[in-house]
Amino acid sequence: MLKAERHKFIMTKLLEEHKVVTTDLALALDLSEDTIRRDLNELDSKKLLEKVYGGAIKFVEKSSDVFQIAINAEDEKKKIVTKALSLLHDGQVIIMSGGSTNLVFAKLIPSDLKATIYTYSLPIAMQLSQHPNVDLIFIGGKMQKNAMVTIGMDVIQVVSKIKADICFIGASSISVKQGLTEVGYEISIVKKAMIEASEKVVSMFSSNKLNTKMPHAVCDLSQLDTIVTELDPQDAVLEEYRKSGVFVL
Amino acid sequence: MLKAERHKFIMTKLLEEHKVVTTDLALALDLSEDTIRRDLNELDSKKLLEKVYGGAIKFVEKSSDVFQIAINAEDEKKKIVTKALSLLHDGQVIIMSGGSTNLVFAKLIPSDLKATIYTYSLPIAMQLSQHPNVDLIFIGGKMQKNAMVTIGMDVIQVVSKIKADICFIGASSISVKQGLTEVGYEISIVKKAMIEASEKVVSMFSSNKLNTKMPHAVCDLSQLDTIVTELDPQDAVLEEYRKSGVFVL
DNA sequence: TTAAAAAATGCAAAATAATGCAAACAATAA
DNA sequence: TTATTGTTTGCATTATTTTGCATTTTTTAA
Repeated sequence: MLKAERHKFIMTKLLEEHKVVTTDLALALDLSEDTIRRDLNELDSKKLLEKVYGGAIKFVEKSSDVFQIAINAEDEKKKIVTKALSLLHDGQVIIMSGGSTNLVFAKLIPSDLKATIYTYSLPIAMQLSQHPNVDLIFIGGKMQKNAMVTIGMDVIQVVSKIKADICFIGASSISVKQGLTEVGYEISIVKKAMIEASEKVVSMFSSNKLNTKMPHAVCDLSQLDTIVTELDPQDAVLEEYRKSGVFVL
Repeated sequence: MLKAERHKFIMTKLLEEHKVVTTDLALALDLSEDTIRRDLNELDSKKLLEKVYGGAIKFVEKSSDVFQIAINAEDEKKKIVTKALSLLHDGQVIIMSGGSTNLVFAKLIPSDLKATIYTYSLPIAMQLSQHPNVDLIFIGGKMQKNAMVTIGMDVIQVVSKIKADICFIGASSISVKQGLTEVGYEISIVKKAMIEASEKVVSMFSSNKLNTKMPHAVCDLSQLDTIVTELDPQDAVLEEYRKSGVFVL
């Protein structure tokens, strides 16, 4: 067995069981504990895991780097956005709002997609700057620090001049009666402008956003074309939404 | 058996078994291990596989995180930008260009600085979004992917309307005769606009940029107020620059 | 504090790799 | 044809890497 294989084995086991024990690995791989320890030290120095007394645990980034954006429930979000990939086509003009769900979406956009994408979210722009085939346009303005998006009149002005085929809009809250609602006023008006500017409006969010509301209205449910959650479209929770005419993906 | 055939054989086996072992291949193909090693080295340099001690494993391109920006010679750059911190004052309106030196600068800006900062660089904006006391304005436009900055007429238009106290401008190249010069045309005109918009112009760069030139002119040396390098201001290399009236920090 | 477990260190044997070199072979031009 | 040139291959030598063992040091838990 090659060393590289062993390292893979260790990393896989670590991922599955959240920890590895030196003695167990030595037994499982029929090698001396010294060798295992050396492996763990190597992987540790590569920051692929964290060596501890007796074995190793998963590596957790602690330096709160600005560039290290924490996405919680990333797997759930991947599930959501993967469904939405089918809505993408070459030649589209796309507007994307901010939010971690949209960031995950940006990560998964296939690299051969030829499209024009407008966004006002720094992390999403960083991510999309990796895509050789998308024309990326950043909508400038005053930065809202915590959300890492631009806001204000500058943004509205630019957005209102775009003629987009589709927009992907994050959601703070959604309910059948209130429609899309937002925590912040400024974000809510930017999203209104996005919806105005787009042929088709898609909103992606986790099911825990369903049937909640926030102070600032964005739009009625009827103005949304498609909503995407991690649930099965036929799920009972979504029935009311389906009835009101939104396409549930 | 031709070498090309052998390579195909190796790649097929690798695909099937996820790894290949040098000694096994030598036996199977009835060749010396040396030849197999040479084959593996070739395939490795073509990035078709990854050679490891004892054989080879499948090539996996390490998904270089977009958000992980590599800064080379960071210590040197820290030295440079630390000197420039003395140029910052509360209440200033500042424009910052892109570049890794400016990124390091952004990291070291004291968190109590109350200023308005304009930038058109994604990483710098990400970094500055950590500063609670700076008003941050991102200048939007079409993204230039590799440099992670916006370029084009949109940028020029916004920049030309700013009245800034000071601008910090990265440099591809600088020489006494040619002044500041840039690799890219688009970046050069944005920088021209920055200089026009600012009372004071500061350029920070490593000394290896001194006495080099690039195709696109940005400005004469006389248009710069201050230059900052890692060298001692009295260093002989900088004498010509001092003589021409630029303040060397 | 102490005893046991685990880890680090130095060392040597074995395996693997790199390097220089020469023979074998093919392709090409005189 | 012959000479020349370049590539490929195997061998000998040297260098590097890996691994296990003995020993010492550190850590853990009672």
